[in-house]
Amino acid sequence: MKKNKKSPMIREGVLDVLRKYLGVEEIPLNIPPGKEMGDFSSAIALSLAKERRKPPMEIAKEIAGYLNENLPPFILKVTCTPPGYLNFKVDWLKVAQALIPEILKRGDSFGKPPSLRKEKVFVEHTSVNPNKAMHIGHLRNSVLGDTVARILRWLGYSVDVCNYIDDTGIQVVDVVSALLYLDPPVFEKDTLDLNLIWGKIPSDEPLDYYCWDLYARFQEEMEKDISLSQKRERVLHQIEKGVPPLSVFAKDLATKIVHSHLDTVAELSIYFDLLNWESDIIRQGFWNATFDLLKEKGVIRFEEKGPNQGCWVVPYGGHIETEEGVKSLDKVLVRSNGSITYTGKDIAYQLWKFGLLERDFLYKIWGTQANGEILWTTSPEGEPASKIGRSFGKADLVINVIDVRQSYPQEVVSECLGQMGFKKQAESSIHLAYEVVNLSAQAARLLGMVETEEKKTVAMSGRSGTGVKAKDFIQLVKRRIIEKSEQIIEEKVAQALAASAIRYYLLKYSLESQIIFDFDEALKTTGDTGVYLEYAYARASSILRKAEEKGIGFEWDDHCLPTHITETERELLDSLSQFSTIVEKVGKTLRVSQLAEYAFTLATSFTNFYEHPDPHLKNQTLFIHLQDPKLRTFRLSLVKAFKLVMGNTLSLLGMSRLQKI
RNA sequence: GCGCCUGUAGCUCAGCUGGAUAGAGCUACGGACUUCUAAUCCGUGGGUCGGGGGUUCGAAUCCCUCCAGGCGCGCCA
Repeated sequence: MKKNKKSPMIREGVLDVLRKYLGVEEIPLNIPPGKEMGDFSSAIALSLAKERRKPPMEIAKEIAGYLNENLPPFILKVTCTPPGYLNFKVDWLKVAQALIPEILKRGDSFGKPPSLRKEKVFVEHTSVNPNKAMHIGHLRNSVLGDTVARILRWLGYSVDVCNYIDDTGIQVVDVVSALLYLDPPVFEKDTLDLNLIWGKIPSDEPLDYYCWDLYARFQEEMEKDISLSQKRERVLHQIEKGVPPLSVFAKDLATKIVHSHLDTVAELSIYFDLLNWESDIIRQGFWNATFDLLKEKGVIRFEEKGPNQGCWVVPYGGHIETEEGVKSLDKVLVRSNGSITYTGKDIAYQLWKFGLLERDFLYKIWGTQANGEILWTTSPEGEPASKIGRSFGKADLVINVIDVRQSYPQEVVSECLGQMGFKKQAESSIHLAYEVVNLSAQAARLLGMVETEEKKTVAMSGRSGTGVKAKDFIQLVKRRIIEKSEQIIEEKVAQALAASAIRYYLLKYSLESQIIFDFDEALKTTGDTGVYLEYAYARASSILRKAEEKGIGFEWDDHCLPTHITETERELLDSLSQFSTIVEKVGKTLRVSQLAEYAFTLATSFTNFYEHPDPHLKNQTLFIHLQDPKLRTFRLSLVKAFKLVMGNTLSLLGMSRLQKI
């Protein structure tokens, strides 16, 4: 029998044998009601009973008979129970014998696929309008995108992470207009020194915070004073056409705010490869090329009459009658005034991501990030990709992390690609849609919002300035962590714990679950939280540190295997053995909450093992105090194995590996 | 009106492709720190899985229907 070189995967081995024997692809596994029955089970015989026209028990016995003759790796025996379940008893000693040394040997790369993949993945996330501070809803996007990117990199894909900067949209125009026209000195002629305008910004308040209020205030002022929206219109045109000094001013403002956004997400260890500026999409002629292509392929048509008269549209669903009158389901790409809609630009941009446009951005270095990696940005003053020795786009798979409200336009983008003949790329356009973060009634009240009826939740809105700012939240969590700590902890540790707590909080919900942000819930430091994960890791580190201090060496060899594996040891081994399968699965489904869940399960199984290494004994003797050197070596090795796998899991979730808390 | 999503313990949520007795955390109550981290662990309490029908040997999971909530369906952004 050839020794299994890959990391021990108990269930996979069984599935392999079963699949071959039965010729069935999908074989679900379950957990039997009692541990004495087996470690896991399958109801496959019950499912097969009908088509094979045999009683399930008979089939089960047959399968069990075969399996017991041809035992899959790590399986001790296979039994069946009525009405036809197959129960698998795992040989945990064998698992320990194979798994522990494997983990210890491979360390950081345990469970990682051995070879790189050819496919290139383009992940876009964050993409916050550069006109105000980020709020916690934006953070959900960043954390999801960052975690997906980490997982895909781990799995061997080449991943480019990009942050799209919408610098020409109305939102930036609003803030620019507010700065120009709200409080004196007011911008009148093109000759006005813009330094006077910059001078209005208080030095003691961060720019993104100042703009947060200013933006909201501008919305109010516009309602009162109609002339403001006319002024805004003029600003918009100047910026769109790239007329200085306003276009330069707007770009400066956006650039400064982008810096604060990047600082904000860096607090959660989120970094990018490229900043993509919308202004560059237009400037480099992406749209013109796309427009020609769309016309050539007959994907869009010019409307001579009807509600969309004078527009270029994607015929998508014809017209419908609603209570509000006749509506067109067609998507407008070019307005009757000749301007391009978001979706239009998105199509051009999506084509570029796949390398389907004959055009490219110009690039230059933005700076070096805290993780040591260079961040690139598109720029009119940049150089072509060939000159910088790095290429972007040309992806095989594109993942756009955008909240669920954008599902319809995202669908249009992918549909257009398909209709243009890019079927494969249309299928490889993934909209990673997640539900929004809303404020609980309690949170809204704490933020001083006037109670509008008895609403259960309140949506965050930049427009009205309601929301919890990301940086405030991070500070709040940090302070809470310091408060809750029994001993004095370092600033750095508190920061790392806060980041882990927040990432975990935003990650553990399934994508289609709205997060109802509640301060009590979000500031928890006990139970199912990021802090728990870090604590388990730090605890394992401490044990190993202590062992080293006391000069207790432990070198793994097969002789230190105990005669039997305790219940908590078994649970831990089981969790450890599932690591790579989980990561692989999440890489496919992109349901990152399942990795978060795994992290918690793994941490729990370790904590249980730590508290009761031998649950049947009345008094637990812990690790370094064990008299039996063999058992001591075995358990310390298990602690080390946990530390390594937990460390890998934390890294994938973008969390620090704290050696000490 | 049409489409998508959600409804599971007092609260916040898991539950993958249908499988045996539906799980966590928080909260409440009761325990465990002179020993490598008690931000931990153990125990107790708590659920007609929104309602109803159907498919199936078997349904929280699939289908239909109703109810409740969220979102989308702009030449807005």
